[in-house]
Amino acid sequence: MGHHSCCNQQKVKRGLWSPEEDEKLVRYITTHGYGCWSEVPEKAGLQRCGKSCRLRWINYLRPDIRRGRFSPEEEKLIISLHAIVGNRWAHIASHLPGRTDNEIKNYWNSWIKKKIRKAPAAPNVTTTTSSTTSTSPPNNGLAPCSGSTATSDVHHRRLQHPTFSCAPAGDHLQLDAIIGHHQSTSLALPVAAGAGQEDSPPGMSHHCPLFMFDTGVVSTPFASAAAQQHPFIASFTAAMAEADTPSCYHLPPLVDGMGAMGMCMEAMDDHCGARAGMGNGCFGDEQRQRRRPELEEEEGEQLGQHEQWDEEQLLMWDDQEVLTPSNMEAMQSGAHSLLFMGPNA
DNA sequence: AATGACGTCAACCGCTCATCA
DNA sequence: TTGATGAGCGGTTGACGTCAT
Repeated sequence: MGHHSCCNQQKVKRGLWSPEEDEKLVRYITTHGYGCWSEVPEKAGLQRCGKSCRLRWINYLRPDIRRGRFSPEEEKLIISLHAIVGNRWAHIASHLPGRTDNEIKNYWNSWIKKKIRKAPAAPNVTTTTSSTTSTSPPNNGLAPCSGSTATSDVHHRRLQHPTFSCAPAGDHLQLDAIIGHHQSTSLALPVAAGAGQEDSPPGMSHHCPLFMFDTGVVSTPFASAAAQQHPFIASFTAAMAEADTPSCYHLPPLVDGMGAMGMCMEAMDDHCGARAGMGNGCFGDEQRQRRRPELEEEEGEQLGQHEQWDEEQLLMWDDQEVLTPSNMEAMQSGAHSLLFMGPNA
């Protein structure tokens, strides 16, 4: 096991950090900032490599870090986001202010262990995504599962979906693809028969969240196409169309630089080989244009204002839930985005 | 009380990406 | 264009605490 180039120096200490080391690092960074991490240890008087300093600061010493157990809302969010973006812990962490990717990763891994232990005789759950044995719950085939060694292709590691193609898609394709995939593959979580609802992730049914979309885009052709294929979306879009609902972009983007529809976009994006951009025609520019700058600023403020995301901002659905006047009203208020939990077959 | 199984979490490792000369 | 370097990310490991036997 070799060390990093930054750790090749002699006398580089490893292992747990002492309180004295923590103090040195905190003192240095609070007065000088970190700038170049490779220079931090020397300037701070630490016998550590820069990488180790960075990790210690980010995962433990940062002043805005939140410690302690995850709240149920945070758990829900982690699970939902994981179903959408896969093992992109840093990305998930960016939606949970004060939480680190490491913390979320650890939480997830222990949660997975529990699930596996609880369901030793789980039915054979396969998707067409990967032939590798998976220890993660199926993410609707949208993201590869952990447990295997790192692949060389980071793009495919991020989101793999057999149904998404590189074809220059119209607005329909992305959701068509998801729905098509949903209809053709098993989405059941690997819980043992008769294990009961309590084995589902908090706040979820036995089916993973399928997609997330913004309540302001229901009138797009894409949504219309989706509505033809799914009764829930049909009722939802119809109701929203009647309500003349304003756009709302109050959730942080699920995918960098994108609105709440981003999951679909990124999947397309990955397969189109164009990273973090929609300019390739995979998805219409319409939604992007609707994303007004002032609303983006508002998002930023919200992230700062809220210690955690709560259900006042994130509406979660599953198709056993009906569209009631109250949740309809919540969406019409423009302060929500909708996370649709995949249909229970 | 001793011991082993298990859970948690901090830290490390190897890799990729971005940047710059 | 290419190679070097640093930053960042995800996977994995190992130490330590807790609990059950």
